[in-house]
Amino acid sequence: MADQNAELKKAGLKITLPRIKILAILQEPENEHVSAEDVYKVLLEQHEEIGLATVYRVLNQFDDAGIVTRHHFEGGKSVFELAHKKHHDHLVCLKCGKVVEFEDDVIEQRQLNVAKKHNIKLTNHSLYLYGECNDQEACEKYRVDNL
Amino acid sequence: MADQNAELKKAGLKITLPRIKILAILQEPENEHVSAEDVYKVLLEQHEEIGLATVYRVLNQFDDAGIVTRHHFEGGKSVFELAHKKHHDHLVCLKCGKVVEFEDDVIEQRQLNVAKKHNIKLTNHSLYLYGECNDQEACEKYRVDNL
DNA sequence: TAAAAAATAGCAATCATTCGCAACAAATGC
DNA sequence: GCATTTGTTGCGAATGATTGCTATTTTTTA
Repeated sequence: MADQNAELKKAGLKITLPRIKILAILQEPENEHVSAEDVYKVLLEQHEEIGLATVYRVLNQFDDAGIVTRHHFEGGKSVFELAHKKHHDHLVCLKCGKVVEFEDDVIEQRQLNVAKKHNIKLTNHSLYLYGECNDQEACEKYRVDNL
Repeated sequence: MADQNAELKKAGLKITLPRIKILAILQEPENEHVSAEDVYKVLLEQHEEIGLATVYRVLNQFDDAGIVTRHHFEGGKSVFELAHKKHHDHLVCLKCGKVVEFEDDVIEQRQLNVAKKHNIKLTNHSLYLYGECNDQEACEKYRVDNL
């Protein structure tokens, strides 16, 4: 339950209420891929006294510490996700906002080849596939669940 | 030289000074991958009377019309590029900002497979590889040329 | 060429995000 | 365990990118 503390300590961050709370939120399965604003809303629903600026600050610290990964999906705002998982890329449904994770070793390998060919040391990459669920119902359902 | 007019007409856009000027700028080889602000700066250098809001509006119209493609590289601002070329992805040097285009049919194909597997109709995608030029000199030179 | 329709300039407004600083809380020394 | 030092938070102002509003100017149409 409170494995947040260990996680924070390992990252060299002080154990503070806001950080524990935010980390706990990110660890909820329904909160993969959330924006700073999303996190803030959840905190408000939990009647936490916290400033939006703090949410941004903490998310940035988590990003620096490698606890979260920051994504730039279409739409302008940053989206964060816990980083402890295996590397993966994302499929985003433009109709309902659903995010599906996937891995493809062949793509990963080809990326390395491309970088090598151009004599560039790859530090990171982002691959986002945008589309529309063919499964109307699932898409609708998901949208409703996420408003 | 003034093939801008034909291009605009084909896109169903009225022929206006700002649109012609902006399209011409985008067609300059040194202006692949420019932000709205970049375009605005070039216009100012050419002593054009134009508002920044107009640049944004025109670039959005171009995007809607399919004349340009909008990219979201790391850094927060949108970057535009003429869309008449073959599809390609991008390598970005984080040290000097150099952008290299590449194509990889295998990656493209795998993406289609992933989308199909998840029953999603792919509308578009973005793949950005970020890294550092190993070629120090080239990197430095590029940086200087682009400040 | 005049009237009608569309586009632009300039500036206010918005959105996401960050800064500055006073008030506070966490780790440290006693 | 309590005071101190140092890092953190809250809140509002500031910023940077982008968009909205509207009077004015261009384009197009008749």
